[in-house]
Amino acid sequence: MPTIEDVAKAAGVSASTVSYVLSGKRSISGPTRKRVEQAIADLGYRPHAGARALASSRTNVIGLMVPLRAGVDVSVVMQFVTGVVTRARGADHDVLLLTQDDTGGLERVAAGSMVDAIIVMDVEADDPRVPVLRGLRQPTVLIGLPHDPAGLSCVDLDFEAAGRLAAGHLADAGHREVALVGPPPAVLARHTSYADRVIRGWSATCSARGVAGVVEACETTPDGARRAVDAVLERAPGTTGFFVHNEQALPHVLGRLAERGLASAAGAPVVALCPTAVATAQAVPLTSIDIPGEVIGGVAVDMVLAGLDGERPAETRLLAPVLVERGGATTP
Amino acid sequence: MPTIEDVAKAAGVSASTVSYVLSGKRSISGPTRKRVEQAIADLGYRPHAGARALASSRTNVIGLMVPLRAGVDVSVVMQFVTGVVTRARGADHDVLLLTQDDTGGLERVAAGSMVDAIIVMDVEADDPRVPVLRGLRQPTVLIGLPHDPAGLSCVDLDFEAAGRLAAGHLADAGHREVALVGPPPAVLARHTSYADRVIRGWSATCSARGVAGVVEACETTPDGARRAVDAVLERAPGTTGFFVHNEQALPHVLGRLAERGLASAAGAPVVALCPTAVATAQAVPLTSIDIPGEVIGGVAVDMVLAGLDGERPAETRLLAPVLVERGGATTP
DNA sequence: ATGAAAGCGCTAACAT
DNA sequence: ATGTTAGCGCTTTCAT
Repeated sequence: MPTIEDVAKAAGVSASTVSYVLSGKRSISGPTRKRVEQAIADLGYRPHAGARALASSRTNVIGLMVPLRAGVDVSVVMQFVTGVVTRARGADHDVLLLTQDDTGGLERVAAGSMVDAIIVMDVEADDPRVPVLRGLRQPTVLIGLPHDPAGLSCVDLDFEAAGRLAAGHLADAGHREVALVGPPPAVLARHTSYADRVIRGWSATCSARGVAGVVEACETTPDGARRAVDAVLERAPGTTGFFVHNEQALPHVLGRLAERGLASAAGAPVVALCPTAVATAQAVPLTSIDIPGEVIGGVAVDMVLAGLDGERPAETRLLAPVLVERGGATTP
Repeated sequence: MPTIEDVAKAAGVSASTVSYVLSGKRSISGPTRKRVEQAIADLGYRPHAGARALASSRTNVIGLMVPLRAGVDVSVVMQFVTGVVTRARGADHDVLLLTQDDTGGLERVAAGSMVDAIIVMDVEADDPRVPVLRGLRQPTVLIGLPHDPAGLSCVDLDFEAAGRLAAGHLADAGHREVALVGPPPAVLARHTSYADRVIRGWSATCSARGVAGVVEACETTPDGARRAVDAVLERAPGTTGFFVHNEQALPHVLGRLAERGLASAAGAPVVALCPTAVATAQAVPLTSIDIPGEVIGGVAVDMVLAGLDGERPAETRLLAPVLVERGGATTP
């Protein structure tokens, strides 16, 4: 492997000049730049990442913690990951993947200077990683919103607003009894940030609008979806409108609603909270609120890289939910 | 951040002694080791990854290229990724994630000494990354089997044997006309390694056993599955046995088979090629051949790390497929 | 069993 | 506009 010294020699300049040509941190004359670039190309030179990190305290790597827990839809998770990787590459950064949900991993990559910045996904209300993140010297961004985000930057869809939006939409359509068919029990049990927030917004607006709004967890299996729908109709037989926040169960919930005579091939009295691609892939036209995973992942990178030069105050960014009507009978 | 020098000072030894305590590359007296370990703990010392990489030419990072292409089931992909990350951490390595399907990314991380080794997923028969990989100085393992693997190590399920196994199983059960409902057209069009191999094995055994075996691509949507089943029955109306190699379409294929009277709630004349978890999540009991993604990912790590010390000959490892019968009517 | 010292390849003052 | 030089923090000979 050629070193910067080899390039310098070949171009008839000093190593620092090569370094500056690469970084653009000082002006270089046209001819010199040409010769250096030529030498780099001729030798196929690539700076040694470790040497660079040692000298500059910059790795150009972002750590991404993606816990793969029970009940999460990996295809949705991967949308966030894709957004992170794509945006990171656009900013000349690579991504180190952490999947184990341990605080040790965070400390290892941070204290070991393996990464310049850290993005954490699948945040819980009372996440044990939060205090650890506060102690790191690298900038950090959470995708999600813990109970106490003090001192930490966060970005996410405004899931609470999404809950309100869905409840409001169903109420507007004239429903007096509605139900949230939510994530799997495991997701609820650990108080996953987004799940809690959806329920909060949903319940608040249901109360405010004077509609009865039950909440039912839902396993991702066909059978789980059937049980959830049946449980709702057992508890609140007058339920006419549904809000589904569960990508994997969604088709089966729709199927069961059809079986119970609450939906038809023409449409269902349902608002879904899921990636648009999931909504449009259903057998019936479906009104939905998008979860823009790629966008959020990209914003997370922007935020965390902004924190790289110059301390900046923690900031929470919640993207406004957008409801798109897609025909379907949403009136009772 | 404390350095190795700080630790040495605190323990009253030289930096090299600290280094040797950490690496275990030479014997250290009991008391010295104790003092050093104490100092490390007291100071919360972590070696600087870049400095270490510079001095030792080892990064303890594995590059993992996971192209997220159209038609692949991300949840299956993530099983492989999980296997890689888990096994890598077990061997004290981290994973750098590359999702863009460019050869440039490989060269960047390899030539820049960001990684010790590289694992590549979603290999095509005539993959443009293959020649690039041959030129890298890092050991490489492909998950999948390109047309010409000369000089490269590969690991995968033996998909060709899986194709043979499925065809043989259906033939044994008495089917005379059978059909492979395969991956989406996009996957087939780019000659994804596993897809081609399944078809090869399937067709070979169908011929050998004298059964008619058609092959039909299948979109992942409910409608796509319906069309695929209908197309099969149009081309070969006497078809009684099916081999489904498409996780996402699987439930819809089963549904359509039931609609067409070829399957019942008790079972279907189907062999599925998919992760066992996918097979058992279906509404009917389903005979299947497992795709052990986590295992394969783990083996890939073992192989690639084995290549780290001492050149070793390229090796191709194909895991034997295992068919598990789960009731269901597989007889015609 | 331990220490001293020479790099590893790069960046960023500090020169001129 | 360019060159010189002193590290960055670690590993690993070479000594003893």
